[in-house]
Amino acid sequence: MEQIIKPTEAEMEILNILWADGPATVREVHEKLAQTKDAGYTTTLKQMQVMLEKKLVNRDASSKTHVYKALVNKEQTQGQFLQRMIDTVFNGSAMNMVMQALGNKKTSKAEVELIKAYLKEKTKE
Amino acid sequence: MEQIIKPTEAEMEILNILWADGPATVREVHEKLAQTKDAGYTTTLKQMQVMLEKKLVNRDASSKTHVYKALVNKEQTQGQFLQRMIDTVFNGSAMNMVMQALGNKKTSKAEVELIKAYLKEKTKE
DNA sequence: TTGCAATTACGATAGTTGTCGTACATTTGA
DNA sequence: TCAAATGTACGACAACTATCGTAATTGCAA
Repeated sequence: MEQIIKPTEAEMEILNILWADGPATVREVHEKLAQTKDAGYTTTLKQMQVMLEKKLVNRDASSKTHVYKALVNKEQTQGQFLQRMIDTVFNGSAMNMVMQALGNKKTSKAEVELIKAYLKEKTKE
Repeated sequence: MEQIIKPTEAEMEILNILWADGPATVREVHEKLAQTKDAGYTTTLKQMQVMLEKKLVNRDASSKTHVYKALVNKEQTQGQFLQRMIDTVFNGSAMNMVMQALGNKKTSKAEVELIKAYLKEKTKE
């Protein structure tokens, strides 16, 4: 059976770091997080321990400093998150969502161009 | 100051109904919700009461059966929700998100075509 | 070797969410 | 008119989240 993964937003941030950088210690993850938000070290530690329980990550505890590693697949996890969002927030229409995203000021012209190029490629097949 | 609206997913579902149908009673909202999920009537009622406290909706209580109305703007609310998602789940890149959405099997070819058309229009200006 | 600094473990807490039972209020139709 | 039906109010609950303080552990450096 296809397991449903439902990380919180905070967990997503941590997963993103692990996906980008590969296995990392709590300290490393915490430093990265601290660049954009502030919370104590033990908060990050605890979150990662909870994620371990949920089997979102595993860890190598062979040395004093444990090394954590993402256990869930990036594409699948992001995809599930997004699909839930499309269903509940955008009435099941990816179109609605994309239009919102692209109408958003924070999305740069350059990104819109990238997306156009991507679509062109994609529909070529 | 620009207020931050942060409805939960369940609240988003209710807002979507109010946005689509205009002002509605708890019963009306509940019936719609019941089509896709099941929860008791009082659950929906309570949720809408909480939304009232949060000022996501207001209501006309002049008759026995209160009529609720969305107080928050659809585009703004969806946009904020999406932006938060892009930031935390997709590392701040709308491109990443769109690619995920469009790579998803659930998004039909027809929708992809619509999006292309939309982009074409949009970048014409 | 041993003590200090870094790390992990272990609660505890306050807030939120989704859920519902039950009590109270109000219409209304027989 | 008055009882059933329909609504609302209220509060309780368990689960979960984010947060952190403090205790226990561990490994290296002097």
